[in-house]
Amino acid sequence: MVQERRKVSPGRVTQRDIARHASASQAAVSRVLMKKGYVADDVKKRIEEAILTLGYRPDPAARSLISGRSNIIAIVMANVLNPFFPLALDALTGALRKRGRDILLFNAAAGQKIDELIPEVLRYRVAGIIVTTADLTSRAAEICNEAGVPVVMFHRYAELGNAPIVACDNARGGSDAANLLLDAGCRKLAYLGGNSGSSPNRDRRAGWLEALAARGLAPVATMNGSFTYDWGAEGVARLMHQGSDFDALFCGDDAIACGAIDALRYKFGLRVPEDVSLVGFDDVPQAAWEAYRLSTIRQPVPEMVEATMQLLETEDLAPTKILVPSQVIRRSTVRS
Amino acid sequence: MVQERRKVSPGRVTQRDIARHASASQAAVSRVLMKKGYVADDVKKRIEEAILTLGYRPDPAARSLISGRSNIIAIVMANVLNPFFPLALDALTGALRKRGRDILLFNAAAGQKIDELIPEVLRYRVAGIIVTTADLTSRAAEICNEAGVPVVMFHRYAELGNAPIVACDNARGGSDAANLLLDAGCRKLAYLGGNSGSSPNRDRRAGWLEALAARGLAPVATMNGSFTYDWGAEGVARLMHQGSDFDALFCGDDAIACGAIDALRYKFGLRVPEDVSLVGFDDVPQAAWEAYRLSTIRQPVPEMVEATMQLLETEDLAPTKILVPSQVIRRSTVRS
DNA sequence: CTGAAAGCGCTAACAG
DNA sequence: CTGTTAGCGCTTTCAG
Repeated sequence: MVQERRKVSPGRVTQRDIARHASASQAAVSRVLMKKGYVADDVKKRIEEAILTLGYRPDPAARSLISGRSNIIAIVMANVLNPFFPLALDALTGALRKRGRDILLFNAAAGQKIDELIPEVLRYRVAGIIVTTADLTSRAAEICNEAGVPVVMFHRYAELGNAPIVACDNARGGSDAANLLLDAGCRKLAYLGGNSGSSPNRDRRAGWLEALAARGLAPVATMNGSFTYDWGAEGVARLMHQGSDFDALFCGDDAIACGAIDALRYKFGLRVPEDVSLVGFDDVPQAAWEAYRLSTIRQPVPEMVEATMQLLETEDLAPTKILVPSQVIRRSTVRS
Repeated sequence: MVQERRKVSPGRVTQRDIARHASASQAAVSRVLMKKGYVADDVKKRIEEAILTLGYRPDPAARSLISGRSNIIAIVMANVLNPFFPLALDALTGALRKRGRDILLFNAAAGQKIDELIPEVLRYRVAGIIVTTADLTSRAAEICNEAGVPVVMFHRYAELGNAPIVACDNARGGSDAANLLLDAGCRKLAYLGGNSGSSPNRDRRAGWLEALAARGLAPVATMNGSFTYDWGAEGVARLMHQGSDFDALFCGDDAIACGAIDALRYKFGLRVPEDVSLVGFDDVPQAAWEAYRLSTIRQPVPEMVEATMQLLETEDLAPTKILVPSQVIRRSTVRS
């Protein structure tokens, strides 16, 4: 039997096809698909069978055209090359897929304002947006609000934005890092931070500073750079060249910590942790590598992702800030 | 002035809106947008102005519904956690964005057949698919063919698939690795591979074996595992426990190599490169870290991405195989 | 050159 | 319970 096919979308099975196959109306098909409205049991069964045998797949374009919503969640990011990113992306994509959502990925080019990306994203009538970079302005968040699209800031956030935030409790983590070092007997602590403007850097540093202050101590030095291995190495070099006297380093993240350790060991011949103790942040896979065995503060990625999913589901776009507790991971870079 | 808005898609600027604003027909608007068909210069100008002032953005859903094609390229992957992945993803997303493409990301769950993912992807009438996992069967490739959707296998590929392939010249890289080791005087070489079924593993191993044979040598041992740090460490342990006598290791990728180095050094007290020399593959950022200074074979990611873009543009879906030459990166894990 | 008109595949009223 | 009907925003004939 020759299958009739229309010019556009050849071989595509539509609701009309399955309606014909099941001797029902196309509207009925839509109803069973939507699980909405009434349809007789026998008709329903015929339709469901036809769907299976014909291999029907709903067309997301048509669907979102009429409903004004797609099944897509957009992920907007800019920090692909940081080792924390794959962890987050893997968890995020897994959770999203489990919920049947598809993912549109927007990797903001270096220096590109994410604000410019937002309208682009909105064109797709996405069901939600996950932003993992800081530079979302309140204006952009507002636009999403008006469009009724939930936005959640994941990991990083902008203070100005009124979008809900999910992050690890960086301040608490910073304070944990300080105490870990302090409890080990370190007294001359320095902070080797990442991008100065970013919320994780700010919060980690603040928490660390606070814990130091609580014990009546001031930092030997604090400096910001970027969340990279190279900066970790360079930061240590700067500290050394300016003659800072430190016996412990709290690093903005694990990449920085690895760079710092290597510089300490291979460039300056110092021992870790005997000469200087060191705590990182994130607990990326490399932190567990034998060459480092980095003591660090783990970001609770699964919990953060879970909270994000929750927020995305809720219609209520109230500006909340969910801080998931981090976890101290003791390895071998803090003297004992 | 009260803006009239329809119930669905509130605040959305449509072609009708801009047509009204420019006193033209909606069809004319479409024509200038499509750069297709005639439209008087003055009308055109009015329309273009209206587009700007009203901030019109085409609706991808409507567009792809009618045209049967979206502006989306799907990236299907499964290996997010391998350190090579961020490199590839960053380059891919950058190149795609530069060409104005949007990206739908499908992260195949562990063990999930990518074949099952393909129909899901096709629903979106994507303009192309980039597959970075091996398990695409020829059947799935065929389906894409029928749908007129170009597929390119990036990095990994299945022999059966008839989709064009872009990969680094892994065999040549493997042979380069062998020669690097051989030229340094190593004679007892072993291969510590990744996933046995994967094309990169097969080709790297084959090229390496061939280069050994060309010099009349046989490998001390070859074993496959997975492309992970942990396997690298475990592989070395196995080699040691089974009493293999080797003075050089060619590792399936850099992650394996790092694991191997650490096991060699910290578990077995051996020196790298004095006791055993070692070459990796990929040249991920970690390979350059001071703790490793890994000599490796760099995958030419930018060139691979460029070739992929090219293939995606061409309508011709002939099964080609583009092998981009790799590059030997000499660092400090091969004795001299 | 231009506007009117016909759908793309689907959801959601709306009358039977 | 059901089919018919009206679009969603857009591209593309097709007559003017």
